[in-house]
Amino acid sequence: MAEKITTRNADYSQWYIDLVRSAKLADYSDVRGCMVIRPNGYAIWEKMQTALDRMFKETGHVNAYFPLFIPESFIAKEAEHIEGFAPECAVVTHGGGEELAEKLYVRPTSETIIWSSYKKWIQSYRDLPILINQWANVVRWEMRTRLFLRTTEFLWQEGHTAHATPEESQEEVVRMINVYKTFAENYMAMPVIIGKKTDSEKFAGAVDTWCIEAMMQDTKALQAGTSHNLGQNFAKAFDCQFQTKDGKLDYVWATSWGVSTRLIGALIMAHSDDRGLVLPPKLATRQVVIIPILKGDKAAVCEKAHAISRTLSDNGIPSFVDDSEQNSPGWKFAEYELQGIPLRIELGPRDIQNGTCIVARRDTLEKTELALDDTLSVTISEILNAIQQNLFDRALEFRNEHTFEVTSYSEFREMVEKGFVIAHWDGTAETEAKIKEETKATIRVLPEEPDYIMRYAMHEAGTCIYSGKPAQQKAVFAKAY
RNA sequence: CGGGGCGUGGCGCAGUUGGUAGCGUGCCUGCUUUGGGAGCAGGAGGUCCCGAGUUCGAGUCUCGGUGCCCCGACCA
Repeated sequence: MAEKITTRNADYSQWYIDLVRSAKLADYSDVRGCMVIRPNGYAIWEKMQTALDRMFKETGHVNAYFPLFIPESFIAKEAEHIEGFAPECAVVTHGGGEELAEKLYVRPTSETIIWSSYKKWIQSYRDLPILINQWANVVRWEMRTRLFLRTTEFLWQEGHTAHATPEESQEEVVRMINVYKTFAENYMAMPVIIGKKTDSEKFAGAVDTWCIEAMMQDTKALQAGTSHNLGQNFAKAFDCQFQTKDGKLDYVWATSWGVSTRLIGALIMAHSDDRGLVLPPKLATRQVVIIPILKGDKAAVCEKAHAISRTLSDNGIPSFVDDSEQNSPGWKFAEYELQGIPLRIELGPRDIQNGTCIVARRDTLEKTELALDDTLSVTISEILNAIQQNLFDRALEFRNEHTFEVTSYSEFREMVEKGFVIAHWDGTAETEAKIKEETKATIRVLPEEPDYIMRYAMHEAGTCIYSGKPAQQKAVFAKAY
């Protein structure tokens, strides 16, 4: 019978796991904490890669590849970096049957191995900037894992850039976080807030960490991408200096930025429902499924279904026909809803007689009757655009409805259970830590968005919600993944 | 690393006071079906996580091990 998934209301966490597994996105592997990304899941990642890679190229970046193994001494060169990452690294001690003279870390991120190369490549300001990205896997030995959201090994891209001036590197950091925002909103249909992390939440070794923060359907926050201003920290650690135009020596200015397969988890939790995955059309390898109702003149129905599919594909709408007789139409409806195919066309003898077909939207589950004429492709294309837009609108409305400004700590404690809370913060790590300890909510982001997007005056001075001390700005607090 | 749970056909589970393993689903064959997870008939499929012990006899009891999942601390 049916593959039932837990409802979101019953158990959000179990719903997520059920969905990932029954939509065949990923599976547990025989290695603890590691997952198998199945074809349905990998197809989403490939769509993400294609779109992001194009955006990276358009902003002047090129791809390269650096080693998986990093000598222990490299990791150790930047003090904060090793402190942050050493505890969660896998370390290779043996190779070729012998103990290694120097241990090799399986990369948790590649700043150090890349900067050891950059040092060799950079002598003069003429060698700058370097704008390299790499698509790779990384390993972080997590204590507790969740499919896509946090696994021991995951796939990502990491951009690593080198610049002659702090202004240039700052510009790069902001440019790339905006690329991520554009991707999240235009492709994933997931609204995000750009801003900075507090010192306690930033990347180990960074001067500043910028992020995009999204809200999931359970109102928890999820960090979907980061862009780090590394200042001269790594250049100094690797003694990477260059000669400036006026003949002086200076350390190189750096950035790094990345998004990972975690985005797939974000996508799921942003849009999907109790029937399964809901995919924005722009990330769907297959946008339309055509299900012929095989009765009466089966051959004629089948032939028409394939003809429609060809027409759609010719018009740039990837579609396919499921004309197998193994499963009933009802089974197919449920199965492709589970898999998140954005649009379904039902076609039976009755429709063919009437010159119509039934079109069902995955996002709203609405069914409408469309004429089978040469306007079909255009209409379908319009509906797909409408789905893309509706998913974004719906998610943004949800976030707005679950974002609250508060002026007292008691109010804070109440509202932080219901979504994002905007409140004045005195800027100290002590206050941040206390609030986390008492409420489990953290500062997700210090927004760098215009107030009309935030819908609140973020930069007006006031009084800290917790300490009562003067506060220069407001922060977004939430419980997070 | 602490707390909890679970290891039994592919998947989900049941298995009583210990007596030689069953149900649902899936799979295979055939026929009938097909507009929201079809019906009937027949069939294949199991080192009951591993090891030791108790016993005439262990899926079941005892001890030890091991794996995974969930919750928390840590993290993208």
